[in-house]
Amino acid sequence: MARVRMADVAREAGVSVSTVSLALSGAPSRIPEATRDIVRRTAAEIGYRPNSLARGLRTRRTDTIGLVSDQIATTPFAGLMLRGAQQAAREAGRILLLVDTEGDVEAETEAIRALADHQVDTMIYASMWHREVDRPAALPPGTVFLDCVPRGGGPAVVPDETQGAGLAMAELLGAGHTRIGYVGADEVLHPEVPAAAGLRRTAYRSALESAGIAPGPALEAQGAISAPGGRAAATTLLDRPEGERPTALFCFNDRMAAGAIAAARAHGLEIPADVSIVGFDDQPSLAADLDPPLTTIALPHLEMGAWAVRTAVRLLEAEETGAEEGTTLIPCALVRRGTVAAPTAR
Amino acid sequence: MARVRMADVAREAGVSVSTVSLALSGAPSRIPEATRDIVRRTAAEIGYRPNSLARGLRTRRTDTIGLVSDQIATTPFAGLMLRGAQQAAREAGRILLLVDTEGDVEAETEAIRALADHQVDTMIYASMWHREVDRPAALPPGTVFLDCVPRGGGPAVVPDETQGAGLAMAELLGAGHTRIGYVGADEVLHPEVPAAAGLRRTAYRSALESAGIAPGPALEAQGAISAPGGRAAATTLLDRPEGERPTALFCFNDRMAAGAIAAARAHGLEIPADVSIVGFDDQPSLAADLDPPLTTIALPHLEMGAWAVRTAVRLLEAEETGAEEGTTLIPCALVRRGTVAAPTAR
DNA sequence: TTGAAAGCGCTAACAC
DNA sequence: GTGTTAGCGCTTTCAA
Repeated sequence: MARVRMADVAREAGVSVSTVSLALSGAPSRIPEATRDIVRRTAAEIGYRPNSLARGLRTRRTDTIGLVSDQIATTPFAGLMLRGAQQAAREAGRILLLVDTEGDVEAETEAIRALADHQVDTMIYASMWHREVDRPAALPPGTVFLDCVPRGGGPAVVPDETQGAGLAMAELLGAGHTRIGYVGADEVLHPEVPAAAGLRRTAYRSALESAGIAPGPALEAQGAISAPGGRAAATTLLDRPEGERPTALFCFNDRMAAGAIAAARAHGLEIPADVSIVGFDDQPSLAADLDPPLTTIALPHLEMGAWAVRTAVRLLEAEETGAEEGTTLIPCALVRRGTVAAPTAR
Repeated sequence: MARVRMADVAREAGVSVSTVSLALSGAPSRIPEATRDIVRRTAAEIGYRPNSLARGLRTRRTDTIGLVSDQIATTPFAGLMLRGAQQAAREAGRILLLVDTEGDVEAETEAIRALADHQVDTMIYASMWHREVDRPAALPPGTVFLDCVPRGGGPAVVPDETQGAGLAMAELLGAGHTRIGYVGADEVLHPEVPAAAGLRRTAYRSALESAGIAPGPALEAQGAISAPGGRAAATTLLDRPEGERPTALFCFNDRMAAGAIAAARAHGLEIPADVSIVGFDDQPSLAADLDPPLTTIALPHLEMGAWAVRTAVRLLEAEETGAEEGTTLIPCALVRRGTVAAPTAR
């Protein structure tokens, strides 16, 4: 592809390749501005572009970052993480090498090796949902974990679930609700989501306590992480007699919230007049499209993706492995839409 | 990263580097199986991994594919295309270099250049929705277009919208419907989706004609490509008096179908008992989560992604530029869920 | 202030 | 059958 070489620039400019190299590298050096300028000009003229391979072979730096993920397409959030990572990579003048293991451990090792073979400067290991992972042995030191935290420590970034859930509860509490139910993820059905599930539920309970309200099983229901699961769980909560029925529901995620909305409707309840609902995730093309549009907590996928590559680059440039680094929590944001109102005395 | 070099293997195995090179390259050559075996064994033993950069510098082949896309995260389908591409790349022993231009033309040129600098063997230009594009000048010959077709020709792959719409109509017609409305995309509001919008509407009309039913404006409505847009458009169709009201609605896409479902509900109509609805796209985490789950036409994003890299690789290996190649249509599939039934005499 | 030359790790002629 | 060697295009030391 790149036809014209540095030697061509040198010949054309009437200097040697070393002069071209030095002149073109931004580094302050011996080359006087005049020569520099000539070189730059002729390089541009004949369309010279450095061959990254050759440079990389020599400098052992390729300006690339390997991104290995378990399931690129499985969640609607993957795109946002990728986008954040990609943006940050571009800002750092780097390119992302992408590899998807489809969740296959053997493929994962091979994928990581392949990235290493291509001499990526550093790697990012991304999970498509917040969880704890075992650090794949093939991963080089300095690898940053994205939306997952490695057992054993290391630089990682995940959403601040606790803060996010706090935001949701503050919104509901602030609107005047006192009987706030929790539509949770069934942890028996979903042993694989402990991070988010545990954190959000705990934050729900402590928000209640901080407000002087006693949490209790009567206010909590669990279901599969899906609209039907949310509907079923919300139904058990909404089935209670009027005076005991929650006036607001905080849901584990948007999909369950969608089910909760359906459950409320089936009970003849208006949203948000009779029941307020808050979701979690701000799932693209779901939360905003619900009827009414769902008030929810946005997961900071874009920011997390960007943070991961920035950190990887920082570690790289500082020549650190990041072994000492811990997990960074990125705050979630409340997205106010149409499902929260003050409770009404019906 | 890769610490051990070919020279180490050579020394360890007591042969020369050329022997190692030849032995390790699968190519049938002079090296006898016995020597080959020794070399392979020692290579594995000391954990030798070839340096792709060095190989690439020498062979001018890097086993990489550059993927430039306009908006990675904008559509929920991006993940599927990426996944298909990634799978096919892995099968071909290649790695994807990913670059997102965020729709910025200047950034696009720079991104393409950056990929070229990294000596990718070939490129794929992906759009996040089916449309016609101007071929960016910086793109090398042999570039394959994914979910878009370049004005001027070249290898491209897009969904077979016509066949997909035909499938939808066949399903509705087959169920016995004769008054089938079309909830379309407003082409004035959305000048940027001509490909899909025109194709689907035309296919709708000709399916009607083939069935001996006259299409007409009374059966068609347009709206913004969104749930509210679909709801509004569907409402105008459903407002007609009972005997003239469509008994089925074919919607431009799933989001509009979601709105159509809401509109039907608002009219006190049961789905699918009173109105059947078919969407288009099979949008992840939308179509299947609707209530009832939406019968729709699945866009072949995964297959398209895979096709694109396979084609790029084929062209590469055949040393063709693909200039003669045209657009390949990948068939869509009908996904039967819960929104189609036979019309009932109410 | 500039140029020559030695590699980075590999492949592929070309000897032997 | 196997080894020697000349690069691929670049950076960087060293000498001038």
